[in-house]
Amino acid sequence: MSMKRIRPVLVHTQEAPHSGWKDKILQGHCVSELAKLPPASVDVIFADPPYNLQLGGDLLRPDHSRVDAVDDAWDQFESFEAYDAFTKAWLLAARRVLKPNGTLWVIGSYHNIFRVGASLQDLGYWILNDVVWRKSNPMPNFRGRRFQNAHETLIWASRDKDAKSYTFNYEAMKAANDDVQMRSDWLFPICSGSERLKDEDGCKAHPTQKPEALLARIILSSSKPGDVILDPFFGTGTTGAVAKRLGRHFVGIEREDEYVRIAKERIDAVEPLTDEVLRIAAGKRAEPRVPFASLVESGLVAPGTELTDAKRRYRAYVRADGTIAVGDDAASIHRIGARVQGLDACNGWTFWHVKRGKDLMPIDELRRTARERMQVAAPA
Amino acid sequence: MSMKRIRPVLVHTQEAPHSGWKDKILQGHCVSELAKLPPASVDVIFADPPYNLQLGGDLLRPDHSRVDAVDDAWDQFESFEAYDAFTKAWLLAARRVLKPNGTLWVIGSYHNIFRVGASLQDLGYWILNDVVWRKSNPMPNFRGRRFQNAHETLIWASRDKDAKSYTFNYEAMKAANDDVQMRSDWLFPICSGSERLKDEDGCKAHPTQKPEALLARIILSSSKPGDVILDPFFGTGTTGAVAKRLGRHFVGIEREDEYVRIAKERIDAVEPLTDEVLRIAAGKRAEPRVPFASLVESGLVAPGTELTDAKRRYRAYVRADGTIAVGDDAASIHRIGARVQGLDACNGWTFWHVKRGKDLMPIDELRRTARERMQVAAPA
DNA sequence: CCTTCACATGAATCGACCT
DNA sequence: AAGGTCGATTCATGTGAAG
Repeated sequence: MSMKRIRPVLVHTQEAPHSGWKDKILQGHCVSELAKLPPASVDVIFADPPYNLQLGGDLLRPDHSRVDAVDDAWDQFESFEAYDAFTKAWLLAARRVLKPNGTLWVIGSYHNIFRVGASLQDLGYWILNDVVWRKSNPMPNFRGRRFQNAHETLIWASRDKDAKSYTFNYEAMKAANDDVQMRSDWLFPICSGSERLKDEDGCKAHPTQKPEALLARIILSSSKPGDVILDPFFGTGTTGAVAKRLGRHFVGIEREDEYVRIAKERIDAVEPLTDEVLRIAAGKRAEPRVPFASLVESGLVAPGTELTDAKRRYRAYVRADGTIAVGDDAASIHRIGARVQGLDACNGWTFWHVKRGKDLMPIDELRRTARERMQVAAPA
Repeated sequence: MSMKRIRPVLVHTQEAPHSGWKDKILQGHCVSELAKLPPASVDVIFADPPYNLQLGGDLLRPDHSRVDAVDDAWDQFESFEAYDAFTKAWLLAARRVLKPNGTLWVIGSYHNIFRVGASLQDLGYWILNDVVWRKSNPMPNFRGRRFQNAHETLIWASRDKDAKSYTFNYEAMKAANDDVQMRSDWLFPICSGSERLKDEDGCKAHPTQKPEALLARIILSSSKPGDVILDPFFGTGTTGAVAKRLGRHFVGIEREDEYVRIAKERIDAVEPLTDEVLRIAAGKRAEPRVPFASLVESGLVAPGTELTDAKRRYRAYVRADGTIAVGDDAASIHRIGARVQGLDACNGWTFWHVKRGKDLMPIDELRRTARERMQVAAPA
């Protein structure tokens, strides 16, 4: 995989080799097209690889040598091995273009997902969740010989085990789920009706078109507006259409002319949502940090003020330097809160209270006031 | 494992070395104990192998209590390679004792299930279904860093690709599911309360005891009365207890003295059902909860839609992630409803309305529509 | 006796930032 | 690079005491 062979494809400017690679569909095989993209440049990858082991087309080993097409004459072991080689090849190429804190989503069924999951673990990806897409209207099992196959499986993984700063819009997901945290099982209908793209004959244009709602949940949970979403098995461009609508960039890779044509047309027709609608519900983690000392400095809390816990079991006094004291013991609101309770840790903002008339108010309320004043002083 | 060593057995006489092997717990390592059983003698295998959990340090709840995690020695493996070797060893030994038309069930989480699935495919097992156990009461994700891990995965496989005469009680499953085919996603609570076995100190006797309802569905779906159910990771004997109650034979393999003792006692106390018709107690069929976001995702409410209260005093608009916004303030329909009224809580479903012509319609009506569309899903 | 509240707990790969 | 500090974070259910 020599870098020398990398050339600009579908390039609209002449200058930089990688310029203008966003919001485009690259036509070609996913492994070779991935090799042309700049390294560590993509925030999220969504991949819907072939499920079937009887692949008609090209299979590449990790060294890019070609595997002969799988047919029924091949024994089982060989065909699994061929699928694994194909899987590891694209997973490896995808990992190169993923940012260190980027994440990968793969969808599959029991035919392939166990092989995909094991392969990505072998390559160093670190699984964050497996997520189940429960289909509200799955196809029945016609022969009555098995359970109705009513779900597909998604794997969500970070590039590395130690990557801790991946994007997960926890608060947005929680708010979207009636204020309880989003679970690993999601219910969506399959893609049908007017959403399902048809060709001239009225037949479905693509055999495995995914519902836009599924892609929306994926993109909203694990990316921010302006991020780049890559789909190496683009098909008719569901990922691109949803990414564009949600204010993200997309990159699609697809081999078939016809799918590329349909996807382009589809995405061109998409109207992006406004920034207002797209802003992500942010939790406390995203808010600016306000040290307790600055509340004292700004006069929101006077030195000497008495602090107590909600049940008035413990008392402390505010000192001019922003520490608080119990007896001779002085330290931060967190340290002292932990110490009086005999705990290792404590969030002093929610533990300590000030008197307001007969009632108590957590000092976290004062922090909110301080933050509001900061907003006025220095608007973003 | 050479084919030459396999002999026709299934011995019914006293002389044979394998006589009297049913309804017993074999104490020892699963691979060596499996080797002592007659070949092709077991109808169903249920296996709950170690999950290979990779825990960091301690995990604290928001209230600072410590989570009692699985850190037992039997769940520690050096590497993926070591885990794979262990997995293939027991899967191979298990395959020898399985009848040609017997089936295997394995349960796992994302930590191990992809490796187990790929391994069993490599060994010649043929996957019939993957089944998702949706937990009605899973442990939360305490740090808000991922989706709540709310399910585990089961794989159901036949011994060979060509085995067509495995047992699947299609009609019984359909009858147990309100006369529609049983789906591949099952809803059960985790094992707790009086069903959870405790030791002398009142602590849980086994860290990963499975609910009997889960085993009952497995056994009822894929075996007949009188069949032999083998569990190579017997633990405290849930498989044996349920098999006995349902009129099946069991064989358990377990290493730990203490688990063997508890399991024996437990199974001895089980009274087999005499009823010809064995039915699972129908699970709860509560109304499915519909998050507001799913209305946006499904297109029932467009992003940007204006919401008002019944008297049109307050206005909010819908965002793409299913939160709603008033000015810069965005959160769930409930939170924003509470905030504009200056209340602590609010039922957003009845508070907020959308325009329908000149009139207003509570969004609760839209929820009803969404539920009706979802009824097809028929939760277990 | 009923309601309410406090508390316990379950297969978990569960930070970010500054010095 | 390692270490210290700040400070964010939970849902369903069962049990048992309190009112």
